[in-house]
Amino acid sequence: MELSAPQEDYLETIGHLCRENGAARVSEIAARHGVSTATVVGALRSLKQRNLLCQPPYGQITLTREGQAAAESVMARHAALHAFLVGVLGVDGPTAERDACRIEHDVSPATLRRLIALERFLARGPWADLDWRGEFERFLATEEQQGATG
Amino acid sequence: MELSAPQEDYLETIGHLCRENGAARVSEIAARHGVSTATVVGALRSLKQRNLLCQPPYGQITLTREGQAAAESVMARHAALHAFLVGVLGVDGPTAERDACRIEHDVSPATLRRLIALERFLARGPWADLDWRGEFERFLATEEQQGATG
DNA sequence: GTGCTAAGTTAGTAGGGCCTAACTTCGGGG
DNA sequence: CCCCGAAGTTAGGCCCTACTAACTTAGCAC
Repeated sequence: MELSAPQEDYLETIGHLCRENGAARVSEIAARHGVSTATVVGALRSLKQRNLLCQPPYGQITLTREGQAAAESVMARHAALHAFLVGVLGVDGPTAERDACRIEHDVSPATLRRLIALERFLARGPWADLDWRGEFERFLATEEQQGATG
Repeated sequence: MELSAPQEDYLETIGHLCRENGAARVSEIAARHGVSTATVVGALRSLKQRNLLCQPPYGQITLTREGQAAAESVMARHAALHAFLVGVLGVDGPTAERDACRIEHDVSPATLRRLIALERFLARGPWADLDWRGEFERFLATEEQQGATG
């Protein structure tokens, strides 16, 4: 079975917390997701059954090797999407963050690969100096004017 | 309450069926989603409670004005994403279809607006002739070679 | 070492999505 | 006209997500 979107989200958060503090806590995960601790406990149960993390009763949460890999996969997708949204589409930070959090669960490997490549190609390659960004923003502004008028 | 992803999917399919045939049938919706008719009946119940569609017992399904608007919103998001995936990222048809089907439920209005604009800007504007597509594909091929080697 | 508080856990509720199995209804062919 | 098959519906079950409320445990303060 594949992981559900919430399961991937929790795993991702645990990955971040492990990086920051060496381990994660139920209350911290719950706080970051705006969810009750009971909900997190339930989610952890199935992640444990899948051998993605370890947690002694009432103790700290750490990722197994397998869980670490899964968490990093989600984090990588998230980072790639975020970079694309900001660096290519020019979406503002908070919106990019929210969208990346949701889309990361759905995007196929093929599309992700192209998305990463396009970001490198357009936003960091030789084209980055070509001011296509500026021209695009002007194009957007014009469209919005038309939308407001028509 | 907002619609869930499956609810939006069913609504979208009903929208297409209404366009094609003037009305939708439970069996046809179920077939297109690879799901049992019982599942569709359950989903229709909540969509009816939300006043998005009408269906006399054992009868044909039609959208209310409100349901029509909701269905068109989903279809528009889908179409925009598909056009972007194919026209800008160069993703193949079936993959673009699958990704659009999933991402359409998650993308924010702000991001969608920019995505549509970038597609128009890059794939249909003056830049369309500039062979950035060709250069991007070559860039992609190079990257893949490096990935396979490293 | 005794409590108190914060953290974690469990139980029970609610709703959604999916299934199968059993049923009702509809509509056309004999 | 009757009956059969196809379409729709209902009932019941399973799993997931989330909640609140009640509980246990852990760890620090005194």
